[in-house]
Amino acid sequence: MLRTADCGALRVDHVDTRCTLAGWVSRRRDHGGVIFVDLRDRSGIVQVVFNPELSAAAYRASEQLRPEWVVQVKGTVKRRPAGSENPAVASGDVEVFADQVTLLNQSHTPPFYIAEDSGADESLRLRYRYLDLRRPTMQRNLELRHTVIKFIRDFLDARDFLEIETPILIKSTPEGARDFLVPSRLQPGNFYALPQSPQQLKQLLMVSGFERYFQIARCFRDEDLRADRQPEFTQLDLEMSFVDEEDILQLTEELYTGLIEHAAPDKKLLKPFPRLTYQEAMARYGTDKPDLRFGMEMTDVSDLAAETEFRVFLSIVENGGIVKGFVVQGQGSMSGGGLRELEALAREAGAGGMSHLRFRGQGSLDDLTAEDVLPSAGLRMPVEWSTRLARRMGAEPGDLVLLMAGPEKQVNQWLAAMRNHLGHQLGLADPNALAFAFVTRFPLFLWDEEAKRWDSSHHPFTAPVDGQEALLDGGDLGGIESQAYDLVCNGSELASGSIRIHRRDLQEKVFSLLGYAKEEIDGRFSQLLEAFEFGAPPHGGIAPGIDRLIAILSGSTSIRDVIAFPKTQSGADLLFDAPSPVSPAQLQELSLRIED
RNA sequence: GGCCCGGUGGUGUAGCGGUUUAACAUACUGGCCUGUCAAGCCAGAGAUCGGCGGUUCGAAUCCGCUCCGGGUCGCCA
Repeated sequence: MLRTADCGALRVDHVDTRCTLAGWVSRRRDHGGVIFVDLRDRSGIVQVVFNPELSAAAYRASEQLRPEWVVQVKGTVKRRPAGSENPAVASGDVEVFADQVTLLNQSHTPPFYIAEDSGADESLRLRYRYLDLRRPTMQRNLELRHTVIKFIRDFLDARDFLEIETPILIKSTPEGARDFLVPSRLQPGNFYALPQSPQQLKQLLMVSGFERYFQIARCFRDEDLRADRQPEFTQLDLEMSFVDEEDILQLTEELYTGLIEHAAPDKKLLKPFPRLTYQEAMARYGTDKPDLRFGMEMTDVSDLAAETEFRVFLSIVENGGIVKGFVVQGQGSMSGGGLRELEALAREAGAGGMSHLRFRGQGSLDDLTAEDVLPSAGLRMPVEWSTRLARRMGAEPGDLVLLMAGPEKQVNQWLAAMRNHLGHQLGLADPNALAFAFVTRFPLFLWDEEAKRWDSSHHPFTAPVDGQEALLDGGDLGGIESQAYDLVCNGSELASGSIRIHRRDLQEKVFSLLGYAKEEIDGRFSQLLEAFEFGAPPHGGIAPGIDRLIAILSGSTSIRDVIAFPKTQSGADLLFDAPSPVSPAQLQELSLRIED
């Protein structure tokens, strides 16, 4: 071994022992007569002291050292002189008196600091990712990622799950996300696709009788990138046989609770996880992934709005739209400027505008007078109306009421954006809290207005709620609930799953309601349908996203900070410069031609 | 594909028509210094302002196009 001790692990216990260290020069402080070098390895940093009185040779060698040079140091651990301890460093009570130093490698001056907050541009960080990953933050993030994945494996192993790998080269089934395609050399003109998820494969494993399967699965989707979306990402894919929704939700809650208490014990974990149906979530928060760290629940007040003489409200309600809003506690004295800012935000989100009522004063609603209510244009109504509105929405004197009007879907979207904005702006979203919730009973189908057809809200393998299968035969398709569920946390979707269909006839019926042609069904799903005819057990599962989870646990604003080698928004790998052209010979082998 | 933000020495920023020979911090190089820890002090070197084109007597600065990075909407069964 090139070393006998880890830099960051040295403590007072080690005083007067000999040690050999190896690592990177983090900083060098040359005082003329004595030189300090902060030596860094994965474990952390320790201060190495070079003194000519101890070793003239080592001292002279240390004069040449530069940041990020790799050295081996031999010396003795000493307690630091009283008063010179550094509490900011774990090893700060000790230092190593070096009597020998060996240069293992040199380094160019790095393009940015290898420090906690380099502040470097992200594209530069990605171009030199191997250096960026030396930064303590990135080391911590990837360590956390390891810890979480290890916990998941142990947790599921202890519960009798088998980890089974499924192919990365599989078949294109182009509904949902765009597939990444891989041309076949052996079969010119044919293509593999990279899996968007191992969905059908894990269902087939259930038919095979494995009963409990999981995989830390890489998934690929050729769609536009975001802070929380990469073209390849990692899911914990898991599936179980002979279970109902309740079993999966309980297992999921146990898993998340356990792993957060293990891997991120400082987080404020709210448990048990509340459960909301999709309908409740939409009604109360305007979204199926509400941030439950704060309140501001919404109320539909279309009927009260219809009593006003505000033409915007009247015409919208008349045309089947809704008027809905929420209460912002204690903001009844918000300035006109503040309100205009919110209105601007609403317009940015696509809303025509936003109405509001400011309730002044304190005390109870019973004492409310006309002077206490400051409405926006069009809402000058008798105080009796304002009081009723306040009661309905749960507003008190001193509160602000925000109202938006339009088609239900849009109103929900606008209000949800507004609620999230205010939650953060008013500091209600505790960054240290984890507010999980299950959202259940998603609709089986959603109407796609653009394509004029029904679409799966989860995916086409999702089972309807027991007893609602009959509705598939000519009932109200939009009203069918499914056994699909999401796990949301702090306003983002962390996991998604469902109880699956396991009967051929039901699965075929769903396919046909989704408008799939027979050839299409045969082409994409025949293997699954056929398998269902050989004793497919009832089964279901869930797929938690690993990247987003680690991002939330580590406080990262982008999943790029928890992925070792991520891609930019244009899908580029700046380190390898991928994607890149390939040689004509490679193309020819694949029978491909690039058209200009 | 739409909208928004950004690109200036190695790095992070300022400058936003002419007192700019492009400023500041930091890193870098050299010198001084035996207790610092973002060490300090002194000196030095380092950028034709993402690219192309245009407006102008004059462009880092204004305009157009384009490339790159980021956020977001669409998209993501």
